[in-house]
Amino acid sequence: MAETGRTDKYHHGDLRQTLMNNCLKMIEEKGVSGFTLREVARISGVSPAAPYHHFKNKTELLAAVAVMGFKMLDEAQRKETEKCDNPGAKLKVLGRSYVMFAVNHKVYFHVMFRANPEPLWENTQVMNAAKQALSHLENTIRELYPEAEKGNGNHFKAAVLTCWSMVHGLASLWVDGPLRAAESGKLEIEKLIDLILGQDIIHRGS
Amino acid sequence: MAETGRTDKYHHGDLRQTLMNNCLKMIEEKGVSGFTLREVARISGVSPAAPYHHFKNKTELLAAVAVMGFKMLDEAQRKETEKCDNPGAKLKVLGRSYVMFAVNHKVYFHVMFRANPEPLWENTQVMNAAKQALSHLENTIRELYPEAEKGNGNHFKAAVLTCWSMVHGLASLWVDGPLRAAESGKLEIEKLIDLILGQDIIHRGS
DNA sequence: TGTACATCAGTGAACGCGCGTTCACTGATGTAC
DNA sequence: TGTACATCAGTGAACGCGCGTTCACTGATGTAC
Repeated sequence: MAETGRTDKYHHGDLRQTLMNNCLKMIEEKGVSGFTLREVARISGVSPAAPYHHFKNKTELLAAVAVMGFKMLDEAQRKETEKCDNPGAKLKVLGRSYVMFAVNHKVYFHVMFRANPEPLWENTQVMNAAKQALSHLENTIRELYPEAEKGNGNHFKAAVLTCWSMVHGLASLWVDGPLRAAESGKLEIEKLIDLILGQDIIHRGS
Repeated sequence: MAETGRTDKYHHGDLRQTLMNNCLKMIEEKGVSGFTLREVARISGVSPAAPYHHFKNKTELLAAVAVMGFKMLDEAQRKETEKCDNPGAKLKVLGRSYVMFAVNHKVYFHVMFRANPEPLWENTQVMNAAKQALSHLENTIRELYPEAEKGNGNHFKAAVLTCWSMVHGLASLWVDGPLRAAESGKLEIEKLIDLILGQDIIHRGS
């Protein structure tokens, strides 16, 4: 009669989210290529077939994680720039927040940009979330150099791409190891960011 | 008696190199995580056990490919800059050749910087080859701004890292897809490089 | 308030599969005398 | 020029393993009347 204390439940409650979290944990430990659906299910305390009620297949789980990551990045970019009125300051804050996202969420960054064999960008949900997250940079550069978009727009593209390459490169070098290996502990990543963003990347302006 | 025409040989002749080439081919088709030793052996026309006479295990094959890649990059950087006398021109040539290496040798770039779960940089041969390939940038910046290394050397590091992040970021965005997906066909990568390197990245100099 | 029923979200066994690595082996090659 | 022998670089079968996915199923939950 007294059923109190029974915490095991047939229905999990939030299996979808649990699977995503454990997917991240597993990739953190074994890399994207070491990630298996079966083990994620196992860790989540559920049978190998259960995930299929929430994701069409293994790839869809990864795609969901990528979407989540882009949403987090979008949110960070939005939140941290909303207090800036000056678009120049905004640009630096965006760069900083991009790199810090990668540093603080290594695994998300990996799934967002590195999933195999081809990245997940062909999935339209991932694509849209990515575009949304990257729109902050474009808008800020538009604010900063309204005239850059005139003509063939190449100046605008160059500016966007320069900034994006810069922060993406720094983030990649950190996340993938070479920078951590080379600079290990000598300079913290935050200092590196300051060093790099301290230089005016785009300085022709007009 | 007439044994002419017998091309099948018990001894392969250059199995080590063949395995590396087919490893690249396979990764090109299926991504790093889709690469298997058994299939590489199969493609190479050899039994599953044969590769073990040339590589200690699967990881060592990948490491050998990475070393090869860094040597190729090193060679490209050396060759293409040796005609420059002006260190400013040298810097741009280095950047261009770094990105073009990634574009023309996508798979090498992947193995060099992205192998799972952690990259191969802990392998000392890989590490040394990488250092050698990256020394061109450091040397050129030293030539360009001899005074940057004074003090705590942070200016020097900032300059190196800025350049490296830039080209590595551009290369990554192209190789990993987002840039190809976003800009597909509109601008060729060579034009992108010109656009970006057209901006003086480091301009405080003195 | 009760009940019938549809739907949701699990189970567990099974499928076919290919993997990395090891083993004892053997054919081919190179070398010393 | 022959020959004995060590070494190199293959073979092929086997090991134990875990994978992604499917299947028929069933317990739990929500809803209409």
